[in-house]
Amino acid sequence: MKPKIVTRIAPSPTGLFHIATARVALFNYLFARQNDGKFIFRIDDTDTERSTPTFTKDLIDSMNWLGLDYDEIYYQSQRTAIYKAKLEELLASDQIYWSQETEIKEGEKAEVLRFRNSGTKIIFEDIVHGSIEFDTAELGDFVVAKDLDTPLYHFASVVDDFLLGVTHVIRGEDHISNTPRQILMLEALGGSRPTYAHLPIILAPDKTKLSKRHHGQIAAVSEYRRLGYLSEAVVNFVAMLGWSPQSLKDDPNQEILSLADLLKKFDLSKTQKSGAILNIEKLDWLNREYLKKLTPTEFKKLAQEFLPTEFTTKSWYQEKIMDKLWPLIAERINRLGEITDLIKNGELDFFFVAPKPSAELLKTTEYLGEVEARLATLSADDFSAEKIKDVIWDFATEQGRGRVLWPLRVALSGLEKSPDPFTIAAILGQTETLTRLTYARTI
RNA sequence: GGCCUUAUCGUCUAACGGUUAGGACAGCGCCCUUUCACGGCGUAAAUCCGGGUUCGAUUCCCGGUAAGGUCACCA
Repeated sequence: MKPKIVTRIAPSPTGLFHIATARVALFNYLFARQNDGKFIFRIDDTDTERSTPTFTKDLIDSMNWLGLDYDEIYYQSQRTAIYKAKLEELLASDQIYWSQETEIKEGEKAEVLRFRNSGTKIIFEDIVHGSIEFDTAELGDFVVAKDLDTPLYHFASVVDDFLLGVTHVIRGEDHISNTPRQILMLEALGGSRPTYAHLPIILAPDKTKLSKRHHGQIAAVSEYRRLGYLSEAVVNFVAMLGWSPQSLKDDPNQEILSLADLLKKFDLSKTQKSGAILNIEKLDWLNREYLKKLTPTEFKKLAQEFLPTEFTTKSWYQEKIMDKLWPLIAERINRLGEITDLIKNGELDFFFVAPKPSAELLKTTEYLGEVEARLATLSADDFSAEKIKDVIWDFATEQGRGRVLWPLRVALSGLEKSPDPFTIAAILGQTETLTRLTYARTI
């Protein structure tokens, strides 16, 4: 029987869940699910100095938000007894040894555990890169643990991969040069090598490695969430970084892929070898595509969270009006966070409070009287954008649309840019529309 | 610097020796439209350089160049 496929994502809680980690997690998830395997989530929190509960929570929240469900979760901080046992085992077989350190820097220990490295050549196969060769002699007798209770990352990671039965190690390319020493330790433990797949790294627009330090605003998954990107878009986006679906010629829309689509089309062996620059504009486009798929109800539900309370607590704010605005908003944003900008710029205020348009913006009020008269002929409960357009359109065409429609729109919105006048009038209702027109004629 | 990896439009990428080098995003243009947004149509834009191998190289090999990764008692 073939061993069941086991993959894992093992971030460490020393920072927010990184977008590159999201991609590694996704690839591991897809590969495991495609092969009816197991996907493990392991929190590598052996570094007690830098690991924090806040970051641990962010890791878990982000995984849930992305919808990457895992089969098992482990915390390395709860497994020190296991590492200790393995350390003792290797000590007994003399594969590691206590080493007296001569030069000790601050915070370092005088005695640590080192690996007895015979310095052989290691050749390993990588799904994306092919065969990679290293001379491990240059590694020397590297440190595996500070003491029996505090193993270093490499050691803990290898022990866990071995014990948890990880068959495929899919991770970032920055781990390529860590692989030989991990193979050395794994073989010392008596484990067999997993299959490796090193994904190209994700670069920031300045072509350097995407780091929390320098690219904070686009590095953390929680930040994307905060900016109002949908998790589906983020998943779709990271999937396309380093991988692409096959049949693009037949159907351009093939770039919009849900998790379910990805499960069908994803092919780990088709992963790109070179690093990919993260392109926010493409994410914006994808996000908009997902936003478009939302029903008005779904949109409102998600969008509401981005309404600033300073706005909804205004004395003139009315939820009834706001509900009519959602479709208009949906049409002009790439991400939900832009709602906040829209509101801050006062682009929505005129729906709630009558504007005081200036004479020069209005240009002319000459035709407003006729427009008002025509609108008055409609019944108040049949004041739809279509009906409004019907009674005005011919007149506007006769007089020159710019001379009729522009002042009408300005009279209602007070702005240089806004949605079309028919839509505004319908939302405002007949009474308010007529009031604003009467007022504008006095300017 | 040593070691490792990589190299197709601005960006993400397709092509597994023979294509007018394809698509997507962004850009630009036109149309729709009083404005904005949406939408429709169209357009420009690439094989890092030099040697091989081959009838033929984006594709295979070698060298250069450039970029990135990694060289911890961090993960």
